[in-house]
Amino acid sequence: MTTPNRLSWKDVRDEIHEAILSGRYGPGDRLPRDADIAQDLNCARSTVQRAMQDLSDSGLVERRRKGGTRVRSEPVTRATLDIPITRREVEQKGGRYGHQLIRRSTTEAPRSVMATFELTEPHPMLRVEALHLSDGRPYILEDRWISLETVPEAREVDLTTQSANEWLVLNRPYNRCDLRFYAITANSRVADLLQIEAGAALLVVERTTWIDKAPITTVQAITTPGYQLLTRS
Amino acid sequence: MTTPNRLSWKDVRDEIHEAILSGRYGPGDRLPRDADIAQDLNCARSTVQRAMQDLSDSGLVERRRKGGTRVRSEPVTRATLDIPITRREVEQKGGRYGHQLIRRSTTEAPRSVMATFELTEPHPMLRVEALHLSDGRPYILEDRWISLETVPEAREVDLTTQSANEWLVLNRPYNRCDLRFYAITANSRVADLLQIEAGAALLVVERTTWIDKAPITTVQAITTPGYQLLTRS
DNA sequence: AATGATATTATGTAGTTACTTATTTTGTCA
DNA sequence: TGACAAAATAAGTAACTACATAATATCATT
Repeated sequence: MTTPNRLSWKDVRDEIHEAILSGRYGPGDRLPRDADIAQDLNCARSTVQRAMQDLSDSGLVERRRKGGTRVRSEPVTRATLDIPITRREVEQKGGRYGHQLIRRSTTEAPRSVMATFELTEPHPMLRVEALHLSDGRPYILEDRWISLETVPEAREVDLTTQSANEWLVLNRPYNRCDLRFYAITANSRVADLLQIEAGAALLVVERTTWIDKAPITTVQAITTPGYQLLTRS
Repeated sequence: MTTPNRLSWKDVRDEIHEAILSGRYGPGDRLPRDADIAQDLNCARSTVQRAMQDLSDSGLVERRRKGGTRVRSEPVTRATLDIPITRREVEQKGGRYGHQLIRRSTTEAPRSVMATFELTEPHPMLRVEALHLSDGRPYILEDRWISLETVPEAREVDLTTQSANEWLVLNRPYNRCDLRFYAITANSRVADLLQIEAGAALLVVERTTWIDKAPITTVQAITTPGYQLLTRS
């Protein structure tokens, strides 16, 4: 036999997807119960369940116990982004990676940082400004705050040989990560450091990580002109 | 009994996650096989499998048949973004939604659009420029190209009552979606339409969708100053 | 020593059963 | 009629089994 006549969960998923796309089920409509679909397609409920899981993950349907499965009435575009460590990103683009520590200081978290971490108490932090380089040219400027309460050993780390980005990712895995993207205009200091003209539009990737409830780090990565962030193919 | 002493796959996942975080397994290390972990934790292999699936999805480990499971040596930050239809986004922020058709024309796809769609042949397209409004003020400016080969009925749709964004999402589901984010400087035309000063830094969200191999639409959504894109909580 | 067939191994997938849990529906009592 | 308890329902989770598949290792053959 050339084709296995057992249905894979992907077949089932595509079948259901197709049924939704074709309009057989419209936004807000309730789909048959898993068990019925299984019977219709002549497969096990677990297979339907796996398919539905995927459709639910990708935002096409919503499932609730007892409520059943329904097509999302307000569809969303759901996308997954992979953000590698900067060294890797540069190397993957064929560049020679380098980095440069600009400033390093110990202070209390300012209000803005306390706000991103949802902190109410004062919190000791290490602030690190560094430049990532590709082939010797500025690539990303990062302004980072590291919680010295959660990561006390950060005081002792030599951030000239290894970037804080890399050290943290390898040594301080996180539980929760918030990202935000926005555009800023390069002020004279940023323009100076990135060796561009002031006034350029720059994409900023802000990342904040926690382990359980404890803040680890928040970083504002200011990219250079022309930088684009792509979704995972 | 207050606690069920059966392990859920989430327990198993957290257990393994913890083992990796604690350094018991470092980047690149191979984990024991599912069956062994199952025996260790006294649960079924399927439970371990479910846990591993999740860890693999979130980018912490890599799994290969026969090769086993290993901790990713080059960790990535993996994030999921939800991009709702613009009307919904405005309404959810408490604004009153409106939209305005600026221009609508039929032409061949220019080179840049052919490139995003990975097309080699000339392709008839509908170009739609529209403004999304929140409380009557400009919110997002979209410059959209719709494939008339894949979506011929787009010719007939009244895009003044319903935005192309909404019409397409509801009527033309897609299979594949590429997103890219970058920053631009507002030129005088964009500034004019968005009622801002020229030179402002703006976040652009570019989205291209296909059904199977057939192009549906590509849109450049130019946001207003201060716009931020957040990951899904 | 190179090559190619074969066995081994670890994950991937499907089926079945059993039980859990969240939610709605129904029914009873005040 | 309204409030609350009980039943019913549909998805969620777990266990166990069986087989598929991909990658690797082994071994025989030339």
